Amino acid sequence: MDDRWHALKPDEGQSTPLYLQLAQKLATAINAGWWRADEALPSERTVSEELGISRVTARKAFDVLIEQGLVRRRHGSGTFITPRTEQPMSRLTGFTELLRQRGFEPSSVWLERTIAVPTHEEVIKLGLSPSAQVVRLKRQRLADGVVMAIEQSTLPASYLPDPNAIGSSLYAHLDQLGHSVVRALQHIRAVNASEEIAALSGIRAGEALLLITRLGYTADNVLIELTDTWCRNDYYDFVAELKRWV
Amino acid sequence: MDDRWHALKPDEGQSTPLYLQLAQKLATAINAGWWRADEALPSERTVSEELGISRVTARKAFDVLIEQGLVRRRHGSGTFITPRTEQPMSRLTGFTELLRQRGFEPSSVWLERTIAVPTHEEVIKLGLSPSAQVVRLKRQRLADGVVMAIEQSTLPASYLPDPNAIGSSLYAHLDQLGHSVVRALQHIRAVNASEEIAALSGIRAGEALLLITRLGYTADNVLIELTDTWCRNDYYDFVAELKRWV
DNA sequence: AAGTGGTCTAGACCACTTT
DNA sequence: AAGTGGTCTAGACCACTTA
Repeated sequence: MDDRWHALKPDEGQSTPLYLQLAQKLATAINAGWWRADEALPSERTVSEELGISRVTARKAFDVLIEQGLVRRRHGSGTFITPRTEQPMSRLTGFTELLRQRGFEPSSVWLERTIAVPTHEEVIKLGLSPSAQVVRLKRQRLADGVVMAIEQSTLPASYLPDPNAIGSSLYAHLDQLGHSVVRALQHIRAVNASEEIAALSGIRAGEALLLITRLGYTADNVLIELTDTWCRNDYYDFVAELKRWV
Repeated sequence: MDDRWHALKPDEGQSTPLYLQLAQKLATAINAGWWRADEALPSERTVSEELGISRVTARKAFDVLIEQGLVRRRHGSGTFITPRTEQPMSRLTGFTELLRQRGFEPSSVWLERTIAVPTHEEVIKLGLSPSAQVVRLKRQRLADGVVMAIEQSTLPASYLPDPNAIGSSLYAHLDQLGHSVVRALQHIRAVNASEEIAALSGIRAGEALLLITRLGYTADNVLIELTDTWCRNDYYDFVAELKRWV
């Protein structure tokens, strides 16, 4: 550990809060495998003393990791790495990031990338003027060369003027344009694969698929992303961690 | 407001933390309609001064309300009541509560309620001794008389000695026995309905269903519930709210 | 300019687990 | 007994919104 503390030290010049910087660095360290599953992180006191910050601040960084599901606290005992198999994905990540974390090599094949006239439903949901246009994106999503999902997104053209400029990650592109999606509501249903989806994803028509409908919001609470993702159930397993409020 | 402060005052004798007491009382007040949608709560400073607690503690209570989705903070402006229509339901609720909230009348039909010998898989997951027994529960779940889901649960018999004593809500029964499930991991997949499940749920074999596998933990972090729920996709729609960690 | 949330500190005591 | 997380305080300064 000893030589690693400096990698966790906050950057003075930064404007981002200390606890977020620390949370970020700790998350990176965890994903890099500094600790094994079920191993304990250094204690809150140790971290705060070693980095020269207050315990409250160190603890707040730990809080972030806990909400992300990366670690769990055990009273009187320590803060422990959550085994990867138990990590819920209640964390908003694009497909690309998600798979990288799990050790796959993600890729995409574009099926459609056009500017079009929105449907009536899209006009209402996205709050568009009737004359506005939308960008329509359709992709095969691959992991290590195998099709895992078919994804179709619709965004207002005003937020994404040039659909051909998108690289492999829609979210990274939106970040660059200053229209990051920071919050999303996902509706998850089960559907039978249509002929079209089946052909695109390499399964038989009628097989059960997870259909995830995502509504993505910017920091200003504006809905800018409507995405349907048809996920092969043999590769995709959605995990949610729930807490109870008594 | 003035006369209401005393209703928010923490009880001295209580052992529950101040911030939780306050969060609880505030949640009750919000649900009782003390404030209208989009109206601001008293400021953190006002609350802390009025109740004689530190601002940090008051703020921590607010944090709880935010995680519950009851209020939202706006920097420099205040803390505002979230309109009911925008409140996500990504919290752990049993089937019964869930449907009541949506205005349905839930009911169940028991298909099986026995004490049995666990399978090998159950022994491992629940950490049982080979000679231990389990309770096996199987129910049709109805809303307004229509089958919405088939549910099969397994629990260690040591935690639930008399399966016939369960009323309509497993969670309420466990609460009474002092073995509340406070945290759960849900794995969500899509599957094609088997002949058996189809017959029980009134659909055709092969139709897509959501299969939710729930691992329920007590406050002591002991796994005591394994539940498979096959949900009709035309009635069940799982919603998750995701946040992004930059 | 005043009021709000957002961050941070240095220290304290309690409750719990481990040795 | 020592170490850990859990709670709480009193005060400070910053960033943002509103008037």
